[in-house]
Amino acid sequence: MERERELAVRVGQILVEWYERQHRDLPWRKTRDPYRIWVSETMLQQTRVETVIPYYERFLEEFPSVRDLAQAAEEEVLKQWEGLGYYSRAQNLLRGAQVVMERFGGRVPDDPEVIREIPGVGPYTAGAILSIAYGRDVPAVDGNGLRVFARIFLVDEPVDKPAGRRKISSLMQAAIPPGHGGALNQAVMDLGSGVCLPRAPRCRDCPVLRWCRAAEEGVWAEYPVKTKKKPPRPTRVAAGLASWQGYLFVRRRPDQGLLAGLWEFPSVEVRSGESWEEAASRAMAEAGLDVEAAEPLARAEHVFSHLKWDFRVYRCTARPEQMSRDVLQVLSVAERTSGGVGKDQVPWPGDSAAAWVSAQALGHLPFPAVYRKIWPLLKEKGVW
DNA sequence: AAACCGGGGAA
DNA sequence: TTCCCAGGTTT
Repeated sequence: MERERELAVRVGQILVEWYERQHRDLPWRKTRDPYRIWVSETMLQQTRVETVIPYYERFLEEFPSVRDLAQAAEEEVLKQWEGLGYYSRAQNLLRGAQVVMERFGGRVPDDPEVIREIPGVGPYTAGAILSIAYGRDVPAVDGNGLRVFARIFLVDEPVDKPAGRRKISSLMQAAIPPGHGGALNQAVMDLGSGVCLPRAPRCRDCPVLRWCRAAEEGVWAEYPVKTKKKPPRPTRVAAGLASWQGYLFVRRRPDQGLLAGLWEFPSVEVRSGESWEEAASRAMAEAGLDVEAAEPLARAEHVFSHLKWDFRVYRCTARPEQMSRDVLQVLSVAERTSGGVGKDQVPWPGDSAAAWVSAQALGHLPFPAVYRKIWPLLKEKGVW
């Protein structure tokens, strides 16, 4: 145990020297602004560096400070986030900015206990902000840290359980050279994403190869130990697409749950015994439009972390006697929305909003990737 | 403890 | 195809 701590200290020294000698030049490493570090760390949750960079640049151009973000409409924030996934991160970031303005006077807290009160800031993000922006010697344990330290120290506890995570966190804490928490954490990130790779680690380039027990014993492929995860559940999702004089009928998804707050063509999960057309019609009815699904327009598969969508869109046609009444009723709602269409601008019964929008306006709304994926198919069919 | 929550890049 | 990534929240 004591031997292990000494090893951690040595590894920490080497990693910090390695980091300071040749670290990656990333946009969020040009600043120590806690807000910018916070934004970057939130975007980087479950998301690769290369994917995040353009989003990070655009987001900070749009919302340069905590105050700017706190005053933004959720619709704008979600639009900036479109395509990044895990949209609750965007909602939490917005709420977090408001919390920082209202409760902390606009300054991101530098206290480990207090900073965790910000929505969306968990153990990892707290450690990252505190160490990188405020120079505090606390570990930030991410997927890279779990892998790197599990291999160096041959940690046999599953790293996706509390015991294993505590073990890694303790080792990383011990590895921090006093005053260099930020450098150590970022060194581990660089090592994990560029050298100590999950499937094909480049051990010849590793600065701590000498001290790595997994490399020494040739068992790096067995680490980190993880418990089994369930495969995504197959799900049938039917959507209805109604168009009228160049306008398309769209609905805003509820604030909670899957794809929260994003817009869509009304959709529902197909029930057992129900046909695709019946489900698409039901989706439209629940969105407030009494139309019948007719012709199949497009199909796509889309895999989420826990769901596998078989996704089909149907053209919907109103019965003549229904059309004028329903369309006019709904259109009257849309007409009250001048310019932007958002939850706040579109009064609608129930949890979610619905509206007729032009193809042009539709481009300004945040849409899930699976819907954007089928747009070309819809265009071919002459939907608009 | 387990489930929920996206999307894409790499092998 | 398969894996899994700079995780956090809810149940």
